[in-house]
This record gives sequence, C-alpha cells and structure tokens, in this order.
Amino acid sequence: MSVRHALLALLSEGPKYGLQLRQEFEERTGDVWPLNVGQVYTTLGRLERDGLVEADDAHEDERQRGYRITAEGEKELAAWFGTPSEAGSPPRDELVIKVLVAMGVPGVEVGDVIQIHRRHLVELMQQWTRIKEDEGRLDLALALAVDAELFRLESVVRWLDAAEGRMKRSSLGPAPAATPRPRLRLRARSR
Amino acid sequence: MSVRHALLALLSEGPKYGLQLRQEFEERTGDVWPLNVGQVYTTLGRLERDGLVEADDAHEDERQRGYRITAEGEKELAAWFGTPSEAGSPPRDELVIKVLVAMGVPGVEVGDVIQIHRRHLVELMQQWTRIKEDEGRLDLALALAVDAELFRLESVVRWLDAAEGRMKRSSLGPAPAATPRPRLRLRARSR
DNA sequence: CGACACATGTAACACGTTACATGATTTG
DNA sequence: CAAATCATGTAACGTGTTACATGTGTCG
Repeated sequence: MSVRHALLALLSEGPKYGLQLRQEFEERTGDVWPLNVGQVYTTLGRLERDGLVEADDAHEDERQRGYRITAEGEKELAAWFGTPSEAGSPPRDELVIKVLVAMGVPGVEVGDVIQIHRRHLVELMQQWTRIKEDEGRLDLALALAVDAELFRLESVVRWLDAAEGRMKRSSLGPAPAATPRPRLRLRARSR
Repeated sequence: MSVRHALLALLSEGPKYGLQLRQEFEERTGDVWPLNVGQVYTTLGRLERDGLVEADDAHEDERQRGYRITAEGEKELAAWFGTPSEAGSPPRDELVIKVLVAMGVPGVEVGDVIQIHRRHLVELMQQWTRIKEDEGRLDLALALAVDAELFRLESVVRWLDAAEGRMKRSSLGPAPAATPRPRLRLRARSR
C-alpha cells in the first residue's frame, strides 16, 4: 500500500495530475524506485472510488486531469504517518525461506546456497556505495534511500553468516542423512 | 514467488498433497509465516499448468491429491537455489517511502513520524527476543527465522537514527518553510 | 446423530508489472 | 510534415489475501 499512500501525501500538498505524481514520487524517493505510470492512474481511480481524492475543477477541460485530496483523505493520510504498519507476522522473506527450506532438501548444499547469495549481496552493497560516492552530496533523498538499502543488505549478510554458524554448530550432533541423493548442481538461470 | 518455489522444493523430497504442503511449509519456516491453504491449491494448479509438477498416480482415487515434481521442476528448483533473485531496484520499502515523502509535506513533523515508528520497531524486537528465549533451544528453523527478523528490525532502527541525523544536519542551512500550514495531528488509526 | 477436523477447491478483490492503444502538443 | 514527448488510460497476467462452499471421515 505504499504507493497509494504516497500519492495521497503528494496530493495533500495541492492538486496534481497523473504524470506529475509519478515524477514527484520518483524525485522524492531519490529515483530509486521507478513507478509505473499505469499504476498511478489505477491507484488514482481507486482513491477516488474510496472518497480519499476527488477531481479538481481547476484543471477541468485541460488535458491534465487534476485530483485534490478530501477531508477523508487527510484523515487516512494522518493515520498512515501516525501508525506503524508492521502488524502481524512480517512479510515473507524470500531468502530466508530459501535457506530454511534448502536445509531440509537432500542433495542441496545449504552452504553453497548461502555463499552464492552472500557474494551477490556484497556486490550489491558495493554498487550502492559507489552510487552514494558518485553523487555529489546534494541529494538528501537519494542518500537516505541508499542508506536504507545498505543497512538492509548488511543485515542480510550478517544473517547469512549467523545462519551458517548456527547450522555448523547444530549439525555436530545428528547423524548424516540416511539416503544420500545425487547432489543437485546449482546452475545459473538461463535468462 | 517464494511460495511457488518453496512448494516445489518440498515436492522434490517426494510426492505430497495440499494440506501436507502447507503444514510442512509452516513447520520448516519455524511457524513464522502462516500459509493460506487456498494459495497452496492455486499455486499447485499453476505449477502443474507450467509443467513443473504433475499429479501422482499413487495417490489416485484417494481423497488426497498428490503431486510429484517433474524434470522441468527440478531444473527450475536448482535455478532458484543457485541464483540470487535481487535483480534490479530493490522492493519498495514502505517505511522509507513514508519518511522520505513526509519530509516534503508541510505540516508533518518527520521527527514525530520517525519516533513513533522507532518505538514500535523496538517493541517488536523485544517480542521476537522473548519468543527466542521462551522457546527451548530445540527449533533451529525458528531460531533462524527470528534471527532474520531481529537483524532486519535492527537495521531499520539504525536507519531511522541515521535519517534523523542526516536531516538535522541538512536542515541547518535552508530557511524555514514559507507558508506554515496547520500542523496535522498524527492520530492512531481507528481499527 | 451432530460436531469437528480433514481435504479440496472457487470467487472476489487488492496490488503490482508489462504491454499496448489513443490522442494532443511540441519540436526538428 | 514527421517524430518525439506528454498525457491518459486499458488489458492481461501473477501473486497474495479473505471468505465461502463442499464433501468425507472420525469421535463423543
């Protein structure tokens, strides 16, 4: 629901139209997350349907369909800013699932899976770091977005290391697998 | 796509049926991510449609519809284990978007938004820590899943702190906003 | 028997993505 | 004029969520 609320927030600064909303969204998030135009329009449609936004008369007849936030919309927006969304169980983390499931699959060396992903994550961190350094220290939004990504990636790497450690420690006890299956080769996806 | 591949992985250990897949999925991920049964069936349908899985004759006529992984499926699975998914721009992070967008909205105290969320994240960390301590040291999967969540939450908290710092430093220069707007009250969502 | 758990599905919806279609305006 | 850009939309698809419908077997 991030896009929906982000658009609402942008509209709270004054009436805007579709393409403008996309541009401002990308600008204000440091151009890190490209936003599909189509989604802007469908989202605007849903916002209007839900009464959080309405057509702006000032733009009437122009070729830009402007939208304005409603009182309802302001309420919803304040709620978004004022309440953490992380409620029940956290969103499923693909890498965590991958590693956990891999642990039980005969023929898969979890250590390999971990190392492949670890390497990739470190590469990504280097890329983001380069972006941060290249950029003149002008863009606060970009700097913050990159920070977020770097912190996140670092935490994933640390988790992989911890996971490897835990597994080594834990696999001292139990006996090796009963029926050794032909080991799967981990090959790169063709496309 | 995590569920799809996870089910494929489980099926690679031998034929299974719907409810069984759900149970094993939850078990192997430490019961952290409940999996909707309906999704299991729709996913199985798609896997079958895509030729990664086929009906298992052994279970024929029983009231459990068993599925077996195909050669195609094994290939796809190996690709999943062997290639990092994180390709282009990272998934949109709701909290980051919230904070970045809030920075530009007049009438919103970003500092408040940050503190509200920070407090909540710390609470979550305490809850997960408690879960980890309560659980006897038996369950490796749960321990790993909890670790992942704790690392992630910690990185978010660290980002919030960094963001606050960056903003304070950066807001020393520019003059205060031109048109001060009535400040929005951040109120908790009713439901 | 009646209630409950097991087991399989379907329907409706939200969000996201990609691709395509259609005009109007600007610019080389 | 022709091509690029601006601007709005729609269609199709994948994943995920919730809720409902439908049968069957078990157990008090």
